[in-house]
Amino acid sequence: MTSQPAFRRVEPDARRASLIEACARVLAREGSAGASVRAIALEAGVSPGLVGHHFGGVDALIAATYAQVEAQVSAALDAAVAAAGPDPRARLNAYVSANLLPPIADNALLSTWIAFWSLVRARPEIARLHDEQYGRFRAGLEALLAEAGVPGSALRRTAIAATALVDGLWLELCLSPHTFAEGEAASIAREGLAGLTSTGR
Amino acid sequence: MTSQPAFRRVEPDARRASLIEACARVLAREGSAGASVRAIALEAGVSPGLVGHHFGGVDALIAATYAQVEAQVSAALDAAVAAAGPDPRARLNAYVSANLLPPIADNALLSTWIAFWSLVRARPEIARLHDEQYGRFRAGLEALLAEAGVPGSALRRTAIAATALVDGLWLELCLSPHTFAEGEAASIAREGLAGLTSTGR
DNA sequence: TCGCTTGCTGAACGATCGTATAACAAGCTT
DNA sequence: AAGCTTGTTATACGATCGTTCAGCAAGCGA
Repeated sequence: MTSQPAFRRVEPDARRASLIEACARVLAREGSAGASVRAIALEAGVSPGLVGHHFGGVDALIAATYAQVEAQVSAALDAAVAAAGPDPRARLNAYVSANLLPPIADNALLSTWIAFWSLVRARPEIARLHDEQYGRFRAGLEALLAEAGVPGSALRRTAIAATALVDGLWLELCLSPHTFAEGEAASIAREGLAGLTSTGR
Repeated sequence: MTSQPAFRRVEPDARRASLIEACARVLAREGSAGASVRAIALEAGVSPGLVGHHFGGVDALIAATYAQVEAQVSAALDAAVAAAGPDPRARLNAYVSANLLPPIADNALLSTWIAFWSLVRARPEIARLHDEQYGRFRAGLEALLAEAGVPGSALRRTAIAATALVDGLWLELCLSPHTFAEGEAASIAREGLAGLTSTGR
């Protein structure tokens, strides 16, 4: 009778990734209030001490989770733009509406994102990450708007409005999912973007 | 030498109102994570036991605070519409842009509001209040859109988009206030609303 | 001025929080 | 097969959480 090992040793990078994924799941399920060291460790199937060992503290783990989720979203948007072909208008539409379609418009991912929003005010590190992320998203949007022919004078305001539209639809999609039919949020975003850019003055 | 009273007895309703205001301030300053019974009681200048005495528990106090903040916002919007005169377009603009102007566009109020968003997923009572509030806001918006000539077939989608625009601008205004100049968020909302309604198909 | 109602206090409870650390053991190296 | 590195566990610590409740006292009515 060979006794199986009580636990498995894993490379630090892989373990860190596993903890980040568990943290995202807990944030999605229970919000920022429920993202305790013990809850995350239980979700990852490890002992609570591992969080401190690999990240130094739970705050750093949450920040790393933010960075990871952001990278995931950013990559999906880039892929959507690349798949949209050469037409500037199609690329712009893809960048915006990809935010409201799978795999981004996933309830768990959006819940995680809202949890991050709620941490911005209280945690300077999260605020820094948010500012960077928000700046990157708007910069990408402004570039695509410029390609699509929006005049430079309207670029900034249009990008802010479109970003707000996307964030607001995220919020509604996550907090009141029963409001939308399948894919409706994306089509509302596309239509709204057309309106925002048509009055570009 | 007359010793002053160690505390003042206050009517239950007045004390409840005072605790609600303190709760809103704490939610704004520290987010939902910092809204502990002790922090709220300290903010209100009373003993922690009073929260349980007047509300039964901290969850009920937070829910009552949501209801109070919502009533405050709703009243301000109604007042803005009433002050806008009879022109349907002006009334619609007032309803939307009042969300981004004082006294609604206050950093503390918006921070409180984001804290509520973060509680929707985890607390059924907050979710119920959110659904009611969201429904009321959108109903009011749809009525004004109809007055302003938006066709019935586009009413729902336009109202969803405009609500998203307002929520998204709230978010940016609160989390990245340095993005905006004075009153800029309101003007972006007004301009965006014009775009959303111009393409009404 | 006295008594009574009741708003209010403050201590105590068990649960859970984040973190630190000593002991353990998985699994590669030799 | 023995040794060694180090990823992992389990425990303990102090702080803080929400809630409870016995008793104090503010201030009105008699």
